[in-house]
Order: sequence, then structure tokens, then C-alpha cells
Amino acid sequence: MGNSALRTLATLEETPLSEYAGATVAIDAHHWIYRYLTGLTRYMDDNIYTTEDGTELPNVAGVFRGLPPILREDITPVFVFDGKPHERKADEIQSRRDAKQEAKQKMADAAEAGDTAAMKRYKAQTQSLTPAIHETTREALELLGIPYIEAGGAGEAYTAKMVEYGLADAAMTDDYDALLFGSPTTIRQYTGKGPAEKMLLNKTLHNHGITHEQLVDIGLMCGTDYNDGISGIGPKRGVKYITSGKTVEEILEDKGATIDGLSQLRELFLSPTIGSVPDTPLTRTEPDFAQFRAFANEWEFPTQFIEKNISRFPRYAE
DNA sequence: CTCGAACA
DNA sequence: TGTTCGAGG
Repeated sequence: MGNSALRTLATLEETPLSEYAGATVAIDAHHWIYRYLTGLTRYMDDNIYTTEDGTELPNVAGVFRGLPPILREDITPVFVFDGKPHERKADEIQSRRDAKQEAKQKMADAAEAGDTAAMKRYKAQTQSLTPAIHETTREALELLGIPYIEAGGAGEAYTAKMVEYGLADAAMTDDYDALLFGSPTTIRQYTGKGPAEKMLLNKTLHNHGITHEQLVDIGLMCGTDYNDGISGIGPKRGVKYITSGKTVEEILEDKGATIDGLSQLRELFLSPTIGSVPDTPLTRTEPDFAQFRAFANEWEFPTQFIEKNISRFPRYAE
């Protein structure tokens, strides 16, 4: 599974963050946190983010590094946390779990061999979003006046709908699923430095002369986080078959293949379960840096590290 | 993600 | 020859 096929189909354009000045961006919290966790554990000494009782909270340091550039553009970030994953994602979740387990083993081996660089590389791969990380991330967002929402299902689906409903101007995630969930505009590859990448649904559809429904069908044939695709079909043949007027059902018949619960999968992307959405746009409030300092202190973060991060935030009225 | 092998 | 697959960094 996995969906690198969508990468070759997607229309991607470079975009400076300033293009979204004053806008609201719905951020896939899971992806955001994970990105910073792996990045940070790779380069930072772990005693900086480990508390006395051994709890590792690299999020407290990492999650906020990306915020100042966004706030300086007067962008309102809205973090969207995942709800319960769809049961069809179970296999994908299991294989990620297996990969982490394998990385753990390799990390232990590297530690044994005294290979610190390899150890850190594998450690990054073992990172997962623990309950403690979830809890402290929400708490810190509150202290920094950043709004967040709990999605009723997949975060990517929720952020896509927020853009569709006009509650946000763009979704932010690296996940190509955003296209299948119908996000009109998705910001990818945001690093806080240099331009990001925007992925546009309309241009993608127009480039291939297909509808959103057809894109979903192509995705399902190539394989997604929720299903194995049809062996021998990638992005090229997928587009070719669908634009020649064949239906997925016909292609399956030709290949003697099956996709379990095809209509359920289509629904999953075209009308995902998202839970309730707010009826008014979310706004941010003034950060409480004093409380944030106290919070960081509680988690034993070095003061100079926290101060450095705070100094990057735009100036608010004291 | 990049690359070479396998395949239609 | 172009496309997909699968291993490895």
C-alpha cells in the first residue's frame, strides 16, 4: 500500500508562504507533529527533550519551530487532530507498526555497535505520537493562542472539507490523500524556510481531463492507505484506462482481480466521515508567553532553547 | 526517494 | 520501450 502513484499525477507548484498572508490554513496535526519529531530526534541530543522520569517529549521543542514564519505572515493556523482511523486503514497501520518495531531493533543493534549516527537515524524512525505528546501539544497550542479541532475521522479528510466549506484557504499536509479527499488547495513541503509547494485539485483534474470521482477510481486502482491496488496498474495505466471510458469494475474483470468493498472505498474519499465542523471561522488569540515558559519549565526544557523559539514569534501587544 | 529488474 | 515493482539507503 501507500500512494506514491498520486505524486506523479498531482499538479505541484512552488509557492512562497507570503501567498497566504492573512489566510487561514488547516494543518494536519498528525503530519506536522510527526515531521518535527523525526527531524528533531535526528539532530538533537535526547537529554534535551527527556524529562527526569524518562518521558520523551520532542514535540514541545519541535512543534513550535514551524509556527513563527506562519504567524509572521499573519496566517491563522488551525490544527486538526485525527479522530478514530477508518477500519480499512488497519492493514496500513499494522505495517507502519511493524516498520517501527524493525527500526527499534536496528536502533538497539546500532547502540550495541556504538554507531551513534545510525542509532539516531533509526531512533527517528521509531517515533510515534504518544498520549503524552498529544496532550502536551494541545496544551502548548492553547498557551500560544493557536486554535485546534478534533476531527471525527481522518485529519486529511477534515482539512479538505474545511477548505471546501470556506473555513480555511488551504490544507497543510504532505499526504497525497488530500487530493483524493478533495482538498482544493494543499500546501506541501512546508519547512519554515524557503518556498513550499502547493498542490491544486482543479489543475490536477484538468491536466488529465478527469473528474474528482475518476481520480478517486484511479487512486484506488493504484492503491491507497486503505486498499491494495490492482497489480500492474500504476498512475499511467490508471489514467489511460479510466479516460478511455472503462470503469474500475470492467478493469477488475479484465485482470481477474478484485478490490474488496469498492463502493465503500469510493464513499470513504468522496463523502468521508468528518464529525462536526465549526460554523464560524476559528481565530487565534494572544499567546501567553509567561504561561508557556512555565509550561516548558515544567517539562524541564532548557531555558535558552525556549527563549530562542519565543524570540522568533512576531511581537504581540504585551 | 532512487535505482535496477521484471514485465506487458 | 515505457511502466510498474521491489529492494535498499
